[in-house]
Amino acid sequence: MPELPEVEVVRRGLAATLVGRRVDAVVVRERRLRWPLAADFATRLEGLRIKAVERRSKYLLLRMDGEGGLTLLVHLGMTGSLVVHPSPAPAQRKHDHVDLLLDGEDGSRVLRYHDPRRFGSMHLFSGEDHRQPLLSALGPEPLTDVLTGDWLFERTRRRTGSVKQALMDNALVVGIGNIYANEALFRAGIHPDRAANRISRVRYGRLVKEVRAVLTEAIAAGGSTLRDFVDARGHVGYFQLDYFVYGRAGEACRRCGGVLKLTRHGGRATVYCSHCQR
DNA sequence: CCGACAACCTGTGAGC
DNA sequence: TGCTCACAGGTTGTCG
Repeated sequence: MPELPEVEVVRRGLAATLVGRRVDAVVVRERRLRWPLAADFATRLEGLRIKAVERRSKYLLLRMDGEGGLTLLVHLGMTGSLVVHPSPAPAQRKHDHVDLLLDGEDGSRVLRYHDPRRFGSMHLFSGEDHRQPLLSALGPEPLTDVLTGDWLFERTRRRTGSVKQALMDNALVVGIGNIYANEALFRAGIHPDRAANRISRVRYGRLVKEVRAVLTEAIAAGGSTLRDFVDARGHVGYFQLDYFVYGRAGEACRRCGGVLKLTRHGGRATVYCSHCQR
């Protein structure tokens, strides 16, 4: 479950309950994730204490204590979830691939990784983040000051592809998946097919503003909406946000009443209003 | 360098 | 009820 707001909601839940706990044991039931789980995955983690839970793009980073400065890097893919259960954990379901058994003064816990499609991943690494191959090529975070309209404008001067594809390119800016790309473009009044190098500096400023707004609102709503989104306490997602376009092809535009259109960009569904978006 | 597309998997919902 | 098919949040790798 995927987009940045969902991952941020999970991060907050995990940080509140996991920091300070020690990994007593690791149970691996299925190593075949997006990349096979390393052979020494369990033994490297056991005995370490969780120092912090951070996020970079849609990756969660569990910082571990100890001289190695180990980090557990987790990506939830499309259908992954990380849920903290009381110990002993409830009966296993299909696709419960990894358990971290954690101690704690208020009782032990089980951090369980569940992922039907196995598009998610778990890696252990030490050293600086930018030396980790999965993190090294990532663009700036959309909710920091690094991302500005100027930043996007200057880096898209030679991009003839669509602005929607550019928005979803993690080397340009991270964390904007299909849902929020659709929404931000609508709110900024920009047609998703428009070439990235044919958008003015001013309009990129507007786009960045709307990207921030839609992501912030989704975080505040508790991680939006995805059908199978589950937060760190196992609460299921709710459909709290009303989308302007995502999932509404063929329905009426909330702004002008026209019929929303459906196309594809890179195999992903794009919904837009040809009247409100130019 | 850029962009389109397939691939990685399973589950779900629509349609017949 | 049961079958088949299209599609779903992300990311990587390949090919033109």
